[in-house]
Amino acid sequence: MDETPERLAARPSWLLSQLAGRSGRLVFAAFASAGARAYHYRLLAALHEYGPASQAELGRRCRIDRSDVVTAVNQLVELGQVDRAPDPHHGRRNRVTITEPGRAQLGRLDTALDQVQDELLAPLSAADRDTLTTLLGRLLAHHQPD
Amino acid sequence: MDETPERLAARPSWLLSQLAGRSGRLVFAAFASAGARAYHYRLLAALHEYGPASQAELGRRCRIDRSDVVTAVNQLVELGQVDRAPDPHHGRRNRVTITEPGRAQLGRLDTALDQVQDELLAPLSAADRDTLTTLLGRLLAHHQPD
DNA sequence: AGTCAGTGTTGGTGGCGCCAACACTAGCCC
DNA sequence: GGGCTAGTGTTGGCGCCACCAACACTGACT
Repeated sequence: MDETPERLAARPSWLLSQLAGRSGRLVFAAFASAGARAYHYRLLAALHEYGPASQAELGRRCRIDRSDVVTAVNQLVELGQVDRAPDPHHGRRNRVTITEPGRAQLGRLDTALDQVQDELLAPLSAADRDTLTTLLGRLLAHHQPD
Repeated sequence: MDETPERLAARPSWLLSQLAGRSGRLVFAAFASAGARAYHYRLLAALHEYGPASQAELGRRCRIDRSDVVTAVNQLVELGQVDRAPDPHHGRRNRVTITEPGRAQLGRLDTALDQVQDELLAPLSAADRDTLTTLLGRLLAHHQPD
């Protein structure tokens, strides 16, 4: 009956979920000590890379629900890391812009994330890290119609 | 200023989190249509592989908090997939055992998980799947003192 | 003009992970 | 033995992430 000695440990989705848990907790801790959450980083990064956008557009880019974008943007506005103003060309739409403090915070979060990355990938050689990144990237590209 | 064209997409922890999200939703859907949740699968699998155990021991094996083990075991008992009885050799301790319906359910969940796996790893060759699994396994082994 | 898609917002749900507190038991040391 | 400490089951709560439903409103299209 025990033809599968390692039923759990050999499954990629199990490995993924466990590793994501570890990684996520590291990231969470790093972000938390900088006063941020994952949603904040996603939004700041998207704003920095793709420029100002409406909340709905942000939600699409970051894959965050519109309603959650509202909350996160509220917090980012409160922190002064983001600016929300009505779009002059479109009545109901808001235009969200990253501020200078927001860029600074994004920089901090980026370096924090890099440290987490190093800690996470510690047991792997540079070549292995590259192949892992490539493989994960291929998987993600396949599963993200983007 | 745009020296990093792909700040988000190139980070393993970002890839991990995104992929874990996709994978997790696939797994969740597959488990849900079998009437189970991730906690159930973990517990059933651990019981099947390592035999009966106390709830605290189960929590340690599955990395689930004691309090959450209570809830999940309650549900599994309700579903008849698990048996809970006081440990005769230890007053307060409970002895949790997988039942025959529990093993059947575990089998269903296993095949469902296999299908999700195939879907998840679709774009990868067999060799690539192996290297990915190996790399993830090495990472997990490093970050899990177990 | 009227319909329809898109937008911002409020509110709620659920899974997962974690912690604090309590009552109780077993094993240990004095 | 008596008392202390570690371990166990249970209740209750919190926070993050992700999702959904509903509403009011605007823009665009027919």
